[in-house]
Amino acid sequence: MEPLRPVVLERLMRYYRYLSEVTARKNIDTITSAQLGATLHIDPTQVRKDFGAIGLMGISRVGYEVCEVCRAIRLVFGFDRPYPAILVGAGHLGKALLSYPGFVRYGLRFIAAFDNDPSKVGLTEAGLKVQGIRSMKPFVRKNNIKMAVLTTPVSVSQTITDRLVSAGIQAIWNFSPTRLTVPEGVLIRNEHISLGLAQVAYHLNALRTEENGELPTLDQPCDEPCRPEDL
Amino acid sequence: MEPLRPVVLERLMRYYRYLSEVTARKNIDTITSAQLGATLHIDPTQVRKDFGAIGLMGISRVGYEVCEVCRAIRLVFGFDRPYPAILVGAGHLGKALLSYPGFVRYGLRFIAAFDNDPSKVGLTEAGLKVQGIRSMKPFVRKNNIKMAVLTTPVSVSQTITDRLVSAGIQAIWNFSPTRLTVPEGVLIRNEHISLGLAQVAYHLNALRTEENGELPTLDQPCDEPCRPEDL
DNA sequence: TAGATTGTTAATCGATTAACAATC
DNA sequence: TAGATTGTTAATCGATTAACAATC
Repeated sequence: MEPLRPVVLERLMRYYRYLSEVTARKNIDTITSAQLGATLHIDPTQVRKDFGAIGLMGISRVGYEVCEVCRAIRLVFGFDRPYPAILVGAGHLGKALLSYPGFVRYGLRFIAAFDNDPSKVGLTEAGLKVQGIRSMKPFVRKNNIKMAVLTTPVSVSQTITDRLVSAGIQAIWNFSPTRLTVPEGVLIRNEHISLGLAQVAYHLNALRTEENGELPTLDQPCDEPCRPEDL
Repeated sequence: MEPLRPVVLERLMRYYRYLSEVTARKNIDTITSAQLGATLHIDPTQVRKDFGAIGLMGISRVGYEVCEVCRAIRLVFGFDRPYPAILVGAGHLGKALLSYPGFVRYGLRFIAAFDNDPSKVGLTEAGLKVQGIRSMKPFVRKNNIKMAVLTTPVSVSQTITDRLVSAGIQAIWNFSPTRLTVPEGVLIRNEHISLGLAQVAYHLNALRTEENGELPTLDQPCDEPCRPEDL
């Protein structure tokens, strides 16, 4: 079967989140593509196509069985087949991710955390003892870990990534604001939250510009150095 | 001027991040659309269109002045006009965001943090004293705050949002995994990290399915209840 | 001048939406 | 049966890429 494109996966998640939420409250057995589409602002045809793409068959004049839909989506993502993962980088964000109880619903289970900082090694975060970075590679190999979550500083992210890949990691969920280079077949999912911030900033800036008028366009030569980014 | 679409803003951020990074290292004055496109895997025509859309003029046979590009992008997003913001929800994620030093580069400055939990109120996080949620509305009004970052549990997010909006908030950066309803004109940017996790899960699941073969398709009736989500 | 690069118009591609026959 | 809903094909829309004249 043709792999599903990211945009489809994203809609599947929206269906899933809504349907599992709504069925927890009300007792709904079936839902039509029109109902679902209206709630989520997705075209009903799109809903039917997405469901068709994961092998779901609707019932004429009735719609889709909510429970079947949820089951099919869980099967597509493998939410019911948990996969162990490690966290690399036990900073604020790393700790936040470690202690998030919601991930287990999506099959993610942290079984180890690593950090380079000696002051962090040995501490227990969310029930896991933070290990030194040198234990990482043997640990991944020994336990046949396929997934890593990366919250390291930009400066070390590529080095860590190379080590992870050589140890057999196949997917990296990257919160470090840099583009990682990996061999074919290894999946990188970048979570660059600064992109989201930029969208908000743009909106706010547009509002301010409306109110206060354009900033004076600077016609002086551009001598101000571009500032290096680390987010 | 026509507002820039999110996909354009996203590319602008990629240019910006790369250019400010590269100019911090090497001494590069100009860059061509072909060079930039090759590095970022973006079509050179696209680069030229994006630059044109923010009023940048290239130099024939030379390319674009890096410094001018960076300045134009900063102007579009308003990175040089800082905006005060508040954080609502001082949990792990909230604290991680508060203490992130990189945001200030994008104009974001936290000036207050609020939480409902009495055990958190009064604590100091990243230099800010966490205030009770009842102080939030008057604070926003008094200080004319336009932006809020939301890291509250799903159950209270909509209520908080309503209060924020009625206090005059115009943009919400939402890390709470729920869809918020707001009046026309208020911007919500959702940061649903579980979407990213799902993409990774899909990839890993596809790999496992290749190796182990398809899971047996369950032909039993679907009696397992769909689990409510809170991520 | 010749050649490289921009800016812009035209062509392609892919994703979304509309239309409608098939179904129960 | 009549009517509502699915599944699928066709049409539209928007975004990306190709082509090329204008520029220095």
